[in-house]
Amino acid sequence: MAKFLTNRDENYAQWYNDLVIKADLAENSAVRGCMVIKPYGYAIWEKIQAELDRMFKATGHVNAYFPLFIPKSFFSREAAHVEGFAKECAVVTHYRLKTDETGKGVVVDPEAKLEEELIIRPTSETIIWNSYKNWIQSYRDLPILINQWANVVRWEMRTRLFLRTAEFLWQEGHTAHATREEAVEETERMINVYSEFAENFMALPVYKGYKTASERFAGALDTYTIEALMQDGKSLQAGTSHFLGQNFAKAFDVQFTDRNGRLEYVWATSWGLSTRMVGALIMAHSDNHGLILPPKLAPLQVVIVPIYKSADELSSISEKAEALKAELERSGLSVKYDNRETNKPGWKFADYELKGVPVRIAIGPRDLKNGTAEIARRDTLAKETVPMESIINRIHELLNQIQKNIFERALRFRNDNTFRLDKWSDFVEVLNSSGGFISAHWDETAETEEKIKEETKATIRCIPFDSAAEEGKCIYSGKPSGRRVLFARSY
RNA sequence: CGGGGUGUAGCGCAGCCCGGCUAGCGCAUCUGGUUUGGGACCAGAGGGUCGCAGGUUCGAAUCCUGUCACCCCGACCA
Repeated sequence: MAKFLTNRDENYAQWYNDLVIKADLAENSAVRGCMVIKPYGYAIWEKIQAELDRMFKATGHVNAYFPLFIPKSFFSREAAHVEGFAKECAVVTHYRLKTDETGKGVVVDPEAKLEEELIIRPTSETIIWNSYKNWIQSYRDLPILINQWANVVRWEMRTRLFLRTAEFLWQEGHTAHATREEAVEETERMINVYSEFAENFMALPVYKGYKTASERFAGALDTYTIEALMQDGKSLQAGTSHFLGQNFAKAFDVQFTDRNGRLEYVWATSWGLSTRMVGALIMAHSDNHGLILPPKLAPLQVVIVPIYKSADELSSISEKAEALKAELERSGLSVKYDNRETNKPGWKFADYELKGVPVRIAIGPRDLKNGTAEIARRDTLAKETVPMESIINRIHELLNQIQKNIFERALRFRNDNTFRLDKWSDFVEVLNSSGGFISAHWDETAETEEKIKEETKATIRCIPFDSAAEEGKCIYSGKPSGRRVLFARSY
């Protein structure tokens, strides 16, 4: 066990890297900072996509697609936006190659320089609002509720598979509204969609709240976030929803005539969630045996492994197994019968544990004789022998239990590692030992926030929506504070 | 861009200091056989521009110069 994995408790970062590679989720590519998402990793992303897409459509959104390239001039329209993204943009300057003097290599053709450079989108607000300008004249054209599934590029200094790569996949919603209230409502609606998705599907408990000014999206008036705790005590921003005010409407001159015939700027939101969620899934639940996937997002929910000595035995086991597989599939589950003769059962057990398949069924001669099967659940590794007659129900019951159990386990861990602190020495001590979230008072100045970050590497992850008014003193400066905020070191 | 490290078989590494004859080990692969209720065993086989380019030398994986790539730590971030 864990024969191929670095021990999680000894080196968490290495354990994560090993797991991504060994579970065949992704690998590094020939391009610095860019990953190859392998079929099993992509299958998890597809499950995430499918559910989110359903949720977006259920809340009135439609999908569309905007270009990968953005004219450089678009970026400078919104001051804060440019400043936020300028340092990490990939730029296209030419549109043609030619063979070099040796005739063997290729070089960029200097003749083919673009008049205006193109930026590879780090996010699409600008290209989308440039289009919205043409789509919106009247209040009758509003709201526009569009989502796009896309890749974006942010030229990161240091990258890690799924958590931070130069190119990543995500969805970005971009909505346009007639009123401020409606846009704020949309921003809230979508952070709620994200938190419901995280908790119900990813089995990932999250804190919901506002970002501070310094952590806000470049160009937003307000950013809402969901923050999740990883097993090493670090927080991970799992999804964000932005209230953009009229900033982009003003930058791209998008006005509409309201019911009273007055010309007004359009109100905007944007919201995004990325393949980083696959990283969150791994880091929140998995153990030294490998992945633990929530049944609702596992590409493969049940695997059946035959145990046999002779070809005869295999064929009678296969008969039972195939019938069981068909029945499980009819009941809505994704099932694999692994009858490969090239690997031994023990090898298969270990491999499916590494891959995080929630439930494993083993059928051997003993079961054939007794009319039973052995079921093992991935989250607890517990095994039980059940009669064939009741197996379908039992599997469904078990999958529900696993989904619930890993959520509750993560919730317990999160709660046990959220500390309400009032002393600076405790603050430092907690960060250096267990990590986790720290609920503490803050004087609401950017200076204090920055000082805390410099000294401890912890940042304000969010000001929770449900943070109650409470008189207190800033944990760092001692100045008066009206509420607690959540600090943590983060990914 | 700073500081550290590594490039040798598909993967993980040894050899390098102190140059030497056929470049080695583990895993994986292939063949044959025995196995199969928790990552099997035995026997055999295949697989290498030693990152790249120069140089020193009778001789370079090993020494020198240059260069490229990747990893880790920092500044930046979904």
